[in-house]
Amino acid sequence: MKAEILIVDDDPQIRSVLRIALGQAGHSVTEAGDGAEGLAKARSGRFDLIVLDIGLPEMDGLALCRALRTTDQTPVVFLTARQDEIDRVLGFELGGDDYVTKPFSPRELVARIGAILKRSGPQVQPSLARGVLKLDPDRHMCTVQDRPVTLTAREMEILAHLMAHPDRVSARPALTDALYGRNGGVSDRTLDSHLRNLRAKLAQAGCDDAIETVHGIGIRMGPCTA
Amino acid sequence: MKAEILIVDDDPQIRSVLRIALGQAGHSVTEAGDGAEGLAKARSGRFDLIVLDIGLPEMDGLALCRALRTTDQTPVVFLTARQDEIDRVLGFELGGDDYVTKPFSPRELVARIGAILKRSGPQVQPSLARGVLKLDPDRHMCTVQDRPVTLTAREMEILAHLMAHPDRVSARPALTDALYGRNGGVSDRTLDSHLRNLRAKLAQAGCDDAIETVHGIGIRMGPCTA
DNA sequence: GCTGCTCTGCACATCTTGTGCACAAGGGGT
DNA sequence: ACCCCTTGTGCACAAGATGTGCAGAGCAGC
Repeated sequence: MKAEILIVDDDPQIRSVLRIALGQAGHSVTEAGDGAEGLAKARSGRFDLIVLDIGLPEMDGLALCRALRTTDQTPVVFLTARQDEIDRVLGFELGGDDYVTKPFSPRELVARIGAILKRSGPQVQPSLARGVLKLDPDRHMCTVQDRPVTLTAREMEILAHLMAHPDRVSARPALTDALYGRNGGVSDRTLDSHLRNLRAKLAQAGCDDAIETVHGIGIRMGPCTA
Repeated sequence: MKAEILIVDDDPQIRSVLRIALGQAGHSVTEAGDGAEGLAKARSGRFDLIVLDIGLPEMDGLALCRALRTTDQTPVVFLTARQDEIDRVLGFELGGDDYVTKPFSPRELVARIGAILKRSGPQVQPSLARGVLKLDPDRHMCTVQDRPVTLTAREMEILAHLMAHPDRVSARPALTDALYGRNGGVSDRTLDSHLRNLRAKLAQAGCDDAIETVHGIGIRMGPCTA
């Protein structure tokens, strides 16, 4: 069971321990050092599981989870130094899938993560695909009908997010939040610009129905025919 | 999230604590006092989750789980007095879904069980359907005979509200209240306009009996034939 | 200097709401 | 029974509100 895992913790040492332990178990690991960065990466939607420290400065883990859950159901494992039962129960009620207190055994954490991944099912797809359109965020590659399309960083982020939620309409605020964090807002027109460029590139590659707009609601993936 | 839960533990006191805690959470509880009885009941296959003590006399919990896993994938939560990490990792590798050490907090255990049930349970989709008509507010999609019908935001709101109360006549004031808030009143004619557009779109898609009006009373769903 | 990101302002498209009127349904009077 | 009146409903059209697409220019990083 190989998975993409996001670690959100402000302590580099803990991140290091987790990266090594999870890496040895065959998982790919991405790190974030604070809540805003974590939320932005989490919202890209390409992770199979998120390890989340509750005791983050600024945006704490519970708040991050609450924000994430408005648009996403990625499994979350909470990590904390606190022993409080209240926090635990609260964590679960916010949609957490497990709760581990520091100090923890790396092997046990890996085992717990394995149990959750097993449960959350084989819906694990390392690279995203829909119709003639394929996208591999790790390799920074996008193809239409197996022919490469060069995308900029932002364009890829946007497309990855849309493809991670294929049959869901993403509201514009949710999309900008996903890209820039909840209050690192950019103008709506900016998103339009990127969408325009994206559509143009995909259309030139032969796919002109990849990105649909639902008036008054948001953006969603289309059928992606040739 | 209501579930059938089997508790296997030789300590009547622990069984009692669990029965009460899980019962208060809305679950149905069945008990078994030893491994043989537990395995027999577990194999009946009617449980959504099994709480399993590792320290059972005769057949211990790990052996029981191993035996069960040959035929069954019911989620298992291990319960134990031992602190050994080895046991924990072994428990997960045998297919356990969580591992809780005594003494444990009943509330936390209930929360953990809730988290597992949420993952393993049949993913209920909030999609509404009636006759040939289907509507999925999340995807913002509506189909008649599996062919898509494009609706505007308001139209979808109205249809969703009607389909949420299929066999009830919704009074016009109740409908406008639901859409605009109790005193954010709009004209009755406005609702008419939307209903008219809705009926037209659905009729063109082949369903001309979806929305019925009961003179002097209000609006209700029709049979939705083709 | 080049590339990509972001913002601004405007044009355009779509949706929402309101209006006036025609039509239908039911109730009470004759 | 009949007719007329009241009330409720359907419809076409128009104006207003909102959302979206687009081109161009400033800015920052490599």
